[in-house]
Amino acid sequence: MRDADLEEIRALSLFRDMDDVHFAALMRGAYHQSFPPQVTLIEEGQAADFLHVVTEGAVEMYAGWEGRETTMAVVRPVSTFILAACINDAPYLMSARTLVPSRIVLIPGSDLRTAFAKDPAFAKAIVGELAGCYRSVVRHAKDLKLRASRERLAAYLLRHTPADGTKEFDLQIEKRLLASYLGMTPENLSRALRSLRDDGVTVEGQRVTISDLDGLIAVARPTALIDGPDCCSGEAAESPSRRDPGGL
Amino acid sequence: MRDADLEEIRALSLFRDMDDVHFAALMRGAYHQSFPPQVTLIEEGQAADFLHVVTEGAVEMYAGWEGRETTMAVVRPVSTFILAACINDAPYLMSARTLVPSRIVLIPGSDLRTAFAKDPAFAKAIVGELAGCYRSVVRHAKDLKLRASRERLAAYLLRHTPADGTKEFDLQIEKRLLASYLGMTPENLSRALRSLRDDGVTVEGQRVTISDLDGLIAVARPTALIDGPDCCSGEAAESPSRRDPGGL
DNA sequence: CTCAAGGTTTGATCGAAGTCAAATTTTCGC
DNA sequence: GCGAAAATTTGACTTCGATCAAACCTTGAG
Repeated sequence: MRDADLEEIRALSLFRDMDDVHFAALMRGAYHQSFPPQVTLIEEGQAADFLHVVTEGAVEMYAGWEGRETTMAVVRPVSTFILAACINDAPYLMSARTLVPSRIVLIPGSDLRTAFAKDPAFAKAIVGELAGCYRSVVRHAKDLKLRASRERLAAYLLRHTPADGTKEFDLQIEKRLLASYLGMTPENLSRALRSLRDDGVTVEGQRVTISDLDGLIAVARPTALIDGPDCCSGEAAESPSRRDPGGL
Repeated sequence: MRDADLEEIRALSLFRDMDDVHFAALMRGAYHQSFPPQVTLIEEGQAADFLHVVTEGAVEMYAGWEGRETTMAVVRPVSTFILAACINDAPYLMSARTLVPSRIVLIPGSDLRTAFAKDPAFAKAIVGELAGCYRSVVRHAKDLKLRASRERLAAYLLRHTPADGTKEFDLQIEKRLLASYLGMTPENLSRALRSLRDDGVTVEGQRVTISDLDGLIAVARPTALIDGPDCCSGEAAESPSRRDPGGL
């Protein structure tokens, strides 16, 4: 691995507090690879050989069953995925594919477990990351079970609205994927987007324009206990900016 | 805390490999309490002061939003809950209430974090538990997004069918709760149960009788990547027995 | 630039599941 | 046991969201 890569990785919160020796040992067996779009990185059911860290690009986590398929999350830099499977040395529960050209650090699971045992600071970082992932999936499940699809869409748009007052932004993922993530069909997403025009948001192509923030809020009724803050790798297209509706 | 309690807790996989000194320190600030049924132990949005360990009884994890409420899991002995919130020192994302008379160990979050930092064996156990919880919620989300309600119900019944060939067992939770856990209304659950008679399962009161296992399997089409094995605290009424349909 | 492939939108229709209401059974305190 | 409260079931009806089909737009390879 190149020195520049090592420095970049070293700076990640997951590795920042590690002992030099342990970090070096961990990186000895690691790769930093570039992938083109639409490459399947891992397939559900496989053994968990490598922890993956996205440093550039975007990766879709998805799952299938009996011919159906659903997007579980979109992982963006800098986050890990399939950490839980590596820790437990268990089969992956989700597949992963690149959405755009991406760079991924691959760390052998055995090295990961060794470093975890030897380095308390690393152990702390790992468990923090894992807890964040867990909380993210819990939010996703709550979103699915408690909100109707229109409400989920409105909440999603709200989460991705810049906090600085900007009224426009781009959807960072295809509508097809967004529909799958939100648990609805592309057709239904299209109709739902249309219907939200009455509530203060218009979408043209990838461009989202919020004309009536309060209207959108009235539909989504966002709450910190579903919509964050406290994001992590597991949340789709989560950016560091979000609106905190202020507790429960 | 009584010595008998201490021994019992010490035997749990979460604490088994801990150093004696650390275990003693952890238990110094801990309580072991008995609760009657229907007691709210924690409410979502609160600060995470205590890790909870269920030693007897059953605890419902649930979440609410805008007057709606959904059951996220039923935690049975011996499992922890709200571990992720304690580790991150973040607000709970779910509420918890006892379903039946229960005994719970309460461990202060600060002590937990201290023990985690000092004791590598404990750290390993914590991260294993957390990874298990994460995987459990991922399974729940996959179940919700990939299967129709009838299929979810069939899969649930299959997961709870004894592996030893027994054709009868009791539902361990109220149908109202089961419906909520499966993401459907009680009315719809009732109808779905009725309709599954044609597929080889009859339910009278709490009693479930499997008359045609293959028929039920044909509806549920179980897979290890949704239905386990590899259970944990987070899964509703998960028992150590389950049918492994044999990977993907 | 052109065309093909795939993504998106729209419309019509269908079906699964929710809602409302009421009957029935079960549970539980007294 | 009795009776009230709660859970479950059943039926009628509604609605949300899926499916099917076709048109339209975007994108990218050649």
